[in-house]
Amino acid sequence: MTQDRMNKKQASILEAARDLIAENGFHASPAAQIAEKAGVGVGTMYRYFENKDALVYEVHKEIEFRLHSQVFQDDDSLPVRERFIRIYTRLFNYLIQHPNDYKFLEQFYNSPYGIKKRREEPLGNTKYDLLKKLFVYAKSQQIIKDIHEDILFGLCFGPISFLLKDHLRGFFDLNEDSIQMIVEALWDAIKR
Amino acid sequence: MTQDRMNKKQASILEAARDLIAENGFHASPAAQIAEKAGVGVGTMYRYFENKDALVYEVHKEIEFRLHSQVFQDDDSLPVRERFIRIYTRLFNYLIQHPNDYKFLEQFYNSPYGIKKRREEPLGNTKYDLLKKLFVYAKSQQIIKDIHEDILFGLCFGPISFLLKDHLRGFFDLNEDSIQMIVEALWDAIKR
DNA sequence: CGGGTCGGAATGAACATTCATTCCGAAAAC
DNA sequence: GTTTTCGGAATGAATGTTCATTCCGACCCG
Repeated sequence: MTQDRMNKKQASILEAARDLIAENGFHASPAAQIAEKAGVGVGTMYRYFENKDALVYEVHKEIEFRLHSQVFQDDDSLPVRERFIRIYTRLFNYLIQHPNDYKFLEQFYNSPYGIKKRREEPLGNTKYDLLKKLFVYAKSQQIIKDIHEDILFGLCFGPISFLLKDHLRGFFDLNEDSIQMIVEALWDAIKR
Repeated sequence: MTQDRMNKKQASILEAARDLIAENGFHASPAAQIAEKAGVGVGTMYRYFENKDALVYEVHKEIEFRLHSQVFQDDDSLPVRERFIRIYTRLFNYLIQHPNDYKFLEQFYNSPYGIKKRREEPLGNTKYDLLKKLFVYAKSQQIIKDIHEDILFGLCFGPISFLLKDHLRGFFDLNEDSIQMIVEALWDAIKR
């Protein structure tokens, strides 16, 4: 699944698709343009991916894989607040440093693609399991507010998503200090 | 600008466009379908709106007008916390009760339409002026954290936007109690 | 050579937009 | 009061464009 195991061509198609879709959205990313950017013929693209949908889902899978391996780690010997701050800071930084991964995901989850995906995947969404478990634990210890985990997640991820968008559009700039202040504010929102 | 001043036909086109775009997105809302839903001929639509873009901008203007008149009011004799909670609760409730307005706005601001719009409109975006001013005042009084207003806004509106999406997709349910808890958590995030 | 891989022209479906025509109500003519 | 005329409003079939997908000849490696 990772690029190591993949054909060069396949990888470059995935990358081109991600970048084009991140910048222009699904509608403004014609197959011909993706192929061109990837440096392959249109027909070739269809040798590697059954159709455009399959390609889109594959891009998504790749990004989730990277997120999972680079962001979602936890060390449960630390205090909860510390664990929270580390994970969210890492997530925030990853997305800032990989804007096209973020932009793609944003498009994906706000399109029929992502909605379908989320409906199919049972609640125990592996990727967010870690975050959910941390919330459940912290609630049981009375460290954070007694609110449904999904809502807690929204309280924390909502601002990240929103602010990232404006940052990437150049409406303002997120530096290291702002990131720390923001993540701490997120903690203040959920802590008891 | 309000529907009173408008032609019945124009209003029904705007409404049809909003609903279709809210549900299916811009790309999956062909002119023919909008016209059909509005109960007019396609050609008629083009009598009222120069092209699809103009129609989209007009829908946006209508929604902003409603938001402005029904949500963005303030009473500066109240304590800041109260003012904050009231405005955000009203905003949250309005969007829950007018899901298609919300869904349209979401699509709009995450598309080239909205990005263009925001770039053109100078910072003093009239609609959010009220919120921005409240933040500036509260900061000057040391009531809330000393963070740039745009970031404060993201901290507060991010969760609303995120949670609303999941609520409307039926992933969970936002009742009056959750709304109150959420808005209070938003306050905790920004208060000193 | 022959099996597999490429590329990009060709195809057909879906779409936004246009425009020649129809429709309708109100005014003019009688 | 009735018929005729008229002009703007409404219509949807026709047009041109853009796309996803297919197809087939060329190419490469064994």
